[in-house]
Amino acid sequence: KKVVLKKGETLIRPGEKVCNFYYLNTGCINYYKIVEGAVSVLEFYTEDVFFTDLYAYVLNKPATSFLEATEDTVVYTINKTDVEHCFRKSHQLERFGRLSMQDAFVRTFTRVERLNNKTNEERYLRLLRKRPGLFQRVPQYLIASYLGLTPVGLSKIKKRLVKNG
Amino acid sequence: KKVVLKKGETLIRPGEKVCNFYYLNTGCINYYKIVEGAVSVLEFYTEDVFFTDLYAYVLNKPATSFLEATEDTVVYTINKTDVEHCFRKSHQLERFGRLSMQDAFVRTFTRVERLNNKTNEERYLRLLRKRPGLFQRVPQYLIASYLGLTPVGLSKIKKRLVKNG
DNA sequence: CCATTTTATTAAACCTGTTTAACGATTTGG
DNA sequence: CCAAATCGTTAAACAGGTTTAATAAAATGG
Repeated sequence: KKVVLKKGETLIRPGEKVCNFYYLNTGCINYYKIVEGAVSVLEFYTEDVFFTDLYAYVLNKPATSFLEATEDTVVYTINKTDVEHCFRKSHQLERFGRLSMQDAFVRTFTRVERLNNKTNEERYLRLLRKRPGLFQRVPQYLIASYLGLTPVGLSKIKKRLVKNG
Repeated sequence: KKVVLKKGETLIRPGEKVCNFYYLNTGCINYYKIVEGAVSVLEFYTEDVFFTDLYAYVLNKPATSFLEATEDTVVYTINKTDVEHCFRKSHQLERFGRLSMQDAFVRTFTRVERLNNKTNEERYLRLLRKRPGLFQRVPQYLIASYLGLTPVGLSKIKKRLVKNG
């Protein structure tokens, strides 16, 4: 089922039930939460990825996060009860679900490792390398938040990099 | 299959194939890697948990980490090919595997959130609260590493907390 | 097209943790 | 039981962030 979002509109807000998986066709979704009054970005979803508030989704808890379009965005939704039904019915799909969850785990695990072992500067350069397009479509203060920095901090890192080559 | 480890012995070392899951009966296992010459602790496993180098295990890659006993430890091993065989044979077990992987994902995800939103001091206090026993059995420099700190840094945090109540 | 809002940068003061080194205290093994 | 190694704390100099505030630049919308 197709859903079209204008910039600033949300798929999920804190407190809501998370009963869908999504596939992002075009646009960009900011997965973030409000922590002590400030935005804290968890992830940016762009073209051709599956996503949802996976934490709330798997735990069957109300969302604590936002899924918000940072630009006009088109997603397709997949109902959770349908997914669950398929898993029950088919061993193959259950297996696919397990392997997908493995992927999610591995991605999150490597992120923990980066947070523990890499500097902010290294993480910034990595993001620049891995997702250069992001910097053209998402404001820098959100990218700063994603990197666990303030806008001022990210500005300083950029300045330092220019200075030192 | 029961395996007894003396303090300092390892279940897994970098480069080795990870072909087992483990259940920790008694003792403590330090899951760590060497990053730029220094120990970087990922997790401590203690009584009654399942564990392995899950990253290498699921990706079928050689280990990059150590699983090392920080004290005399007893674990039971479960062979990976047996596990895989069970998953193929039983939809129920496949499902259990998926849900277990969900758990692993959720734990890792909440850790990313803590790394992004909590201070070192808050993470230290949380560890003290959640796993007080750990501080009696693991040297402080390993706990510092687990928290992403140097031993000196952790010492300072403790000092500050004593001072300010 | 202008006024307003949003975003990025800079500076200054500050805070927290690092690095290096020294010093005790404790543990360990021969 | 002693010698050696390990471990925790401290100090001093430093590095890399934050906070606050001011300013400049760019985007937005009426």
